[in-house]
Amino acid sequence: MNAPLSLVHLKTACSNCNLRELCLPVGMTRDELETLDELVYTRRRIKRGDSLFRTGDPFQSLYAIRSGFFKSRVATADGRDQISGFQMAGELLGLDGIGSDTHNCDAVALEDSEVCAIPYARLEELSRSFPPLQHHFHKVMSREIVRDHGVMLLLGSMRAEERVSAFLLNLSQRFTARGFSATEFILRMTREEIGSYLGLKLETVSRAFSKFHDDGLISVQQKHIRIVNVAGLTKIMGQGTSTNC
Amino acid sequence: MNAPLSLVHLKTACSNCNLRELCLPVGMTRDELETLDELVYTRRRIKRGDSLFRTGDPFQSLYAIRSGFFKSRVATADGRDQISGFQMAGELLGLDGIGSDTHNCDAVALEDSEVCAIPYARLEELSRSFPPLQHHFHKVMSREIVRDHGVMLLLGSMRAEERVSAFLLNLSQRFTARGFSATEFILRMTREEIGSYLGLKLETVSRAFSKFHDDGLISVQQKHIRIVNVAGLTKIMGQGTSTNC
DNA sequence: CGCCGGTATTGATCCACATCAAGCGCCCCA
DNA sequence: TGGGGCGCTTGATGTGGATCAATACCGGCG
Repeated sequence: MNAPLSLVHLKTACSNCNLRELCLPVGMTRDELETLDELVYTRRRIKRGDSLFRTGDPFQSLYAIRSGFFKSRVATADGRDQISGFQMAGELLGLDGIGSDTHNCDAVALEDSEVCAIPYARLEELSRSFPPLQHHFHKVMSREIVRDHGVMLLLGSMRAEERVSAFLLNLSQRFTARGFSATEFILRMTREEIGSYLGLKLETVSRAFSKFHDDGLISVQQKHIRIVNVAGLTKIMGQGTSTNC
Repeated sequence: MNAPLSLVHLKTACSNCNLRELCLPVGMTRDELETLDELVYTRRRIKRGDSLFRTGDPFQSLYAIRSGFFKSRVATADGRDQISGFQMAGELLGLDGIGSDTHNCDAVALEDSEVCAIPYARLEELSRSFPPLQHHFHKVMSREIVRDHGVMLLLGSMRAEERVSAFLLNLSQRFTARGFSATEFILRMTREEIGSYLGLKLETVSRAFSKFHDDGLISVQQKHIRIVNVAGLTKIMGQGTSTNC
């Protein structure tokens, strides 16, 4: 009677998750991982287009993405909104909710996805008795801050083509870290969503893609992207007028 | 022989700091505060123009600003940089360093300032045995993420005058929270630094100030700002074309 | 007191991206 | 298999803010 139970258990356990090198358990030993298993016991499926949570929802849990792809959207009082990030497998959603006990953005699935719910109160509790978890969690939050600063830099000081190339290279890196091709992938988001994230209009994003295509840096067919010349793309990013140094 | 010692001690103790309503100790009881006192024992003075830390410095401590004013600056590999924030008394510096054990921005004093150094290892340790501290620290990090998302929204979707008015209103709020005038203050930063933060050129910032002045919303004389019409300034912010909703 | 360098204002011009507009292609679903 | 619609591309035009430039201000120092 025990075997099937533990088999079921394995399926949701961090210790058996192939994302453990990217997700919360990073750098933990086998033994330590098993401590984590008791934290993550709820999985949730989100269909493409549905929200995992919305602005104003009470904050209860963080969510580790097991599979799929999300966008986070923030909005102002006057109805303006913007994509604040795209999240993929192994990344954490909901950190913005801790400060106010309320979610401060919408998390929307861009494809059918699956997440592990991490009850936040349990995470705090467990991380008190388990320093590596505590430390790693702090690192995750800190890295989110650093990432946001990077986006601010992009939004504040890069021109359109630089932003788009930075975006593609960033996606490429993250796919690589997950064992996918660095040079060939499918965009899960529309041009408009990319534009929103990059502070550009969809036409500008489209034109940048076309330009890169014409210049032989990438090949684009709708959502299918192939990076042909990484070095060339990288060079685009360094072409700021840099008059404001 | 004890009295003078404890007097000295009082000066650096959180329990006696008049910023405790803004800083790490928020919401803690008198008793709890005394636990915190053992955490914060080093003060450091930073002269105007000097750095508290720089990108690449090993990360050891967080810093709570006791008095003064800072800017945080992030830079790209290719020499571009941007102000990622302005920090005042009661705010925490250095959160970006946790993720990589290395500071990821420069913190530069815009006036002679004083900070309390909080050894990060001690903070982790203490927060394990002291849940309210742990929880509040998480909130502080989370709020920084939310703040950054707000800046991203500003950079990605607001026009110049909206950004400048948002900036002034934000400063005003933060001064208010510290018991200073909401309507009259001295800017600690140059037009260029404001521009860098807002993703604008210094001339554009200057023109926005002049425009607001002409429209009777504020009065500007160099760094001296007086907000004459808060409602008017607030209305500026809501005037986005909002075509991208 | 007057000079000097950094900071701010203001005007004229330019340009990158937004906006407006038209047509196309792909995917979904009947 | 065919139609409808959303998403994408591409072109023409407009414009907000950058850039260039000149002048004014202000605080510090000889």
